Amino acid sequence: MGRPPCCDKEGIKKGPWTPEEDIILVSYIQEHGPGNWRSVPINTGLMRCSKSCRLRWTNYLRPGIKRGNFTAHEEGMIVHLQSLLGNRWAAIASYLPQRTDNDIKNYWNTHLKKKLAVANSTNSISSANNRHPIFATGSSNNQPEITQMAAIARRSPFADCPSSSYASSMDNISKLLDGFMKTTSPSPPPPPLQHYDVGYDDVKPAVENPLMSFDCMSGTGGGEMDCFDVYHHHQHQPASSFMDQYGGYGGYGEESKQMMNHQAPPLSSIEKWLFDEAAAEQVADLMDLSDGCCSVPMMF
DNA sequence: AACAGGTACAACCGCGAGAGG
DNA sequence: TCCTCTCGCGGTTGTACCTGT
Repeated sequence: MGRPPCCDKEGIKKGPWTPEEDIILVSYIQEHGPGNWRSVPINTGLMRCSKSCRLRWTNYLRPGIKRGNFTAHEEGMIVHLQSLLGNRWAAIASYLPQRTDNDIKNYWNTHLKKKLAVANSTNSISSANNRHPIFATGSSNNQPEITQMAAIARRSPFADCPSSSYASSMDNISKLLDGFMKTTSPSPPPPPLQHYDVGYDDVKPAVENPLMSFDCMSGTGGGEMDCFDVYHHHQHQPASSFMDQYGGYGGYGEESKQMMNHQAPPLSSIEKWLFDEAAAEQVADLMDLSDGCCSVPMMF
C-alpha cells in the first residue's frame, strides 16, 4: 500500500493564502510555536494540509525573513555556495538566514542561472571561478569535501534554530497584521503581539552570529570591528569559544555544542574558502556594486 | 488599448530521512 | 527489525504582474 497523498482530501483548500488564513496560522504559531504541523489545521480549523501550513510559515510568515531584491553580495554568496553545494538550497539558505531556501531557489532559477549563462558565454565569471581550485576541479570531483560541507551547512547555527527564530519573529507577524489591518477595515483587532518593538521596515536578522552570517562580509556595518577582522581574530580559536562569545548555536543545546567541538573544525573548509582571498576578492568587487542594504548592524 | 511573451514568486508535489512504536 | 508517521527538501507548476509590440 502506497503512501496516502498528503493534500488530496476533500475540502482541502489549495492556492494562494488569504490574509485571514495567515492571521489564523500566525496566531496559532504565536501561541504554540512552530512544529507539530499535523495538528495545526486540526486545531485552527484551517482547510489546509499540514504541509501547506508549514510551507506558508517557513517561506513567508516566518520572522526574520528578508524580502525584496537580493543584494549583489547575496548573489555572490549564492553563486559561490551553489558551485560548492549544488542545488542544496536548504544548505545554502542556512548561510543566508534572512532568505528562505525557496527564495534562493527561485532567485537562482530566474536570475542567476541566466546571469551565469551570459557571464560564462563571455568568460567573465568562469575566469573568476577558475581562480579557485574548487571551481577549477568542479564540484563533482570533490565529493568528500562537498559531503563535509553539506554536513557543516546542516550543523550551522542557521540550519535549524526554531526557538531563537521564533522568539525574534514578531516583526514579520506585525507586518502581516499591519498590512492586513490596512487592507481590511473595520475588523476586529488581531490578538496583541508582544515582545516586538521592531518597526515594519526594520527587519532584524533571525540569528545574530557575525561569523556565520555572510552578511558581515559586506564590511559596511557600523561596528568597531568589521567581519574580516572578526574572522582573522577568531580563526585560530576553538569553535566553542567563538560560539560562546558570540552567542551562536541559536537554539542548539549543550549537547550540540559538544558535538560541534568534536566534529567541526574551528573553521571548515567551506568557511575558509568563503573567507578566502578569491572569494573575498570577488565578493568585495560585488560589494562595491552593492547598495549597502545588505549590511546588517551586528552586535560588535 | 489590447495582446503576447517574459518574468517573478508563491505554492504544490513527490520523495527521502529520521524518529518512535 | 520493520512499519508508520511526520517533517524537510528539491523540483516543478500556476498565476499575477510587467514589458514590449
